[in-house]
Amino acid sequence: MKPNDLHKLQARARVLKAMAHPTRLHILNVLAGGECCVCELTEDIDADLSTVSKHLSVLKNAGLVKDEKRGLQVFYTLCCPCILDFMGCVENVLRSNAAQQKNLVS
Amino acid sequence: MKPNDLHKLQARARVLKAMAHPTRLHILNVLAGGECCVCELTEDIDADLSTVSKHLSVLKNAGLVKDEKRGLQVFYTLCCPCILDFMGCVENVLRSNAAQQKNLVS
DNA sequence: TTCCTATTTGGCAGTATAACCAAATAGTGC
DNA sequence: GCACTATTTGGTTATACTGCCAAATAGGAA
Repeated sequence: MKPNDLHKLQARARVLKAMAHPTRLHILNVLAGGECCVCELTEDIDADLSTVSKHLSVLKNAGLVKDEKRGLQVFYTLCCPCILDFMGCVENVLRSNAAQQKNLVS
Repeated sequence: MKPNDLHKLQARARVLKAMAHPTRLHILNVLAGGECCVCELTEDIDADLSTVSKHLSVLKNAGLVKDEKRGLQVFYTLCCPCILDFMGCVENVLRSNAAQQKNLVS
């Protein structure tokens, strides 16, 4: 593997890693419906405010979301909505896993 | 967030997490070109054999690859090649990150 | 059986993540 | 300035991941 390739792979892995958490995937889903403030996001996530805030900063550092402060609130927006298109393929993987399981059982 | 949703998100996050490593992304890239045995994969990855093997088992547990033993060798195959289509979007994210950086500097 | 090759597994040390709580910061209005 | 709300940051603990080495397993050949 060339060093140049390694850099590229590391960068990609960082983005994927940022997405690889249930809470963060949920946040991305919600943001797909339009910008949202932290307080709204916190409402339906069963976790401490500070935890949600940290998840948001992970997404932000990966460049997946942008934030904008307006008054007291901070609003987050999805940068590249295409990232959620990928979930269709992830579901394929999960479906074939489920089918596999079924075969093993029967 | 409903418990049902949580399950779905956890399952998706597991798949993403399995992809979220430079070495594993490299393996997936190579496998996109067709099945490959462990020894071939190990050649251009600068890591211990056992490390490569463990990465492969992570991918396998996530349902991203299948393995098949033939003689002494084990051949791995990509289950859902569509997972690599996603990289185009990841590159979008990275490109916009780079642009952002440039703006900050200038 | 014994040896050799290909791969996996177990164990360990170092590093990174995740969640919570408490404290800090930043607007807003009085 | 002070009080109040929204959010972030720091610190701590528990858990998970990564990479290496050494040992185990499995197939093939002598």
